[in-house]
Amino acid sequence: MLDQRLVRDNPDLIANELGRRGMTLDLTGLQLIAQQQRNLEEQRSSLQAEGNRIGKEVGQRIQQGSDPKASDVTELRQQGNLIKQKVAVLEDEEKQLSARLREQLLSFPNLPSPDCPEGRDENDNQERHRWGKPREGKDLLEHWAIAERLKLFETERSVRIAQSRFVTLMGQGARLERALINFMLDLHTSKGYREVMPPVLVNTASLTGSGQLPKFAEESFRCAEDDLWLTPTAEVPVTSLHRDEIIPADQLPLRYAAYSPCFRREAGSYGRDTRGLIRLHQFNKVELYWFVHPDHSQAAHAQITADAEAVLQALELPYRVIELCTGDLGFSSSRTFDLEVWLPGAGAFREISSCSICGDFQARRSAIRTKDEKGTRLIHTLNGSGLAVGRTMAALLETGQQSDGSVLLPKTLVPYFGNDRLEPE
RNA sequence: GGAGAGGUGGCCGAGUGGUCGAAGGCGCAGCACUGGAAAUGCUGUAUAGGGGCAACUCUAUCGAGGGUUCGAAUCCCUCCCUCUCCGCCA
Repeated sequence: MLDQRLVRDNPDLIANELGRRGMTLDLTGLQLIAQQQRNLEEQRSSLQAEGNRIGKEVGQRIQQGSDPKASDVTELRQQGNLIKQKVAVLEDEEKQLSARLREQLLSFPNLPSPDCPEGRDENDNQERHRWGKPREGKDLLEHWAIAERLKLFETERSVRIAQSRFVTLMGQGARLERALINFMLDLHTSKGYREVMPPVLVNTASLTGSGQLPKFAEESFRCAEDDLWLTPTAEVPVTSLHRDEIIPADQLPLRYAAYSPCFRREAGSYGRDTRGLIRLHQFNKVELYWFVHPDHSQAAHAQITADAEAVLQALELPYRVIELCTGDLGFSSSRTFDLEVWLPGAGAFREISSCSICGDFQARRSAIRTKDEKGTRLIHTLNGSGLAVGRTMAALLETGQQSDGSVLLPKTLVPYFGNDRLEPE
């Protein structure tokens, strides 16, 4: 959420910055609302001050022995009553304005960082660097074909169990998924990340706090009876881990590595990535998340990205780093690096991690602050996938595929998987 | 799911209509004392939003929302949550 003072005092800045994201908006109406709201607040609070004075006066007189029914006391009470009525009217109006203001503010995405490159859409994203040598070849299979041979998961039967876009991992497939989750968590915790396994049903406040609501309700699965939603990413529960908290500055940064299944409707992606592990309603992900002092978030962004890259490097998976342009930025992010892994079978790079700095955007929505000698300030949050597990498996299958039908695994994974390769059963 | 108890500041805990943002204690910070420390003493120590260069000041907040009243942490209503016992259960 953006600072409402910004709406009041500098709406042009918001319009300009959101314009970089490709939005056109006129904030004069909202600015008026914000100013009216403050106006009413001033009137209301000075009336309340008057009312408080009268209340005290009445109390004092009665305690000093005045007859509660004496005319001077009755007079004061009437004044008090009058003020109460006026306050009620103002308060009502003020609440309405505040609600409208907040509603609007919640629907605005974050302002892009000055460092974020200008652009309309994904075509304007900028490649930053590459790592590893992509495997290329004519007869390389896509991961779903490899998986089919090795019987790693059930697709058709999963429709019976749930729906399309669900997968049931089986045998070596299930084992590899488990190995990957363990490997990723071990790698991150060895660098000081605290491991988290959060609830995957989250309430509306949590989803609002990290920015998924109110705008993207149609992207999440919902348990309507309970005001609970299936979390689309561990970013949501982890943000709310510290919602409404003030974290002492000397405890920052807090760095978490959270494993969770993630649930997304993938609305509007009909026909895309229909086979395999790339786009599912349910997938596993290890998420890195930082709560950081506002002065240190820039460096943290580089670090969290490097920590995500370290997973790909350890798994010997070639990738490239793409910086998203302003037009392709996610809702809560002010600057994002995507990691795209090379899929030899598909012959393409595919997003496998997204490392974002959200500044105080989520912290303001979630009321997460820090305190030091200088006062209380909103903290900054960062998140990055480390990594999406299903897509990692896809990359491993395509990268390690052998002509004999087996799949060679990187050596770091051997102790976790218990074998150096996947073999036909 | 049934029965009961309860939700107050970082924590414990007092407060059942009047000057209460809230006693007391713990914790924390500063100062004093000390060679240094402990102990002790003094002072300070919530959040949000207004106004002010600032000192400071106003308003709101005692689970949430409504109500009664000149005045509510305290009384009334609704909701939420927590705990204990029983039931159920991995």
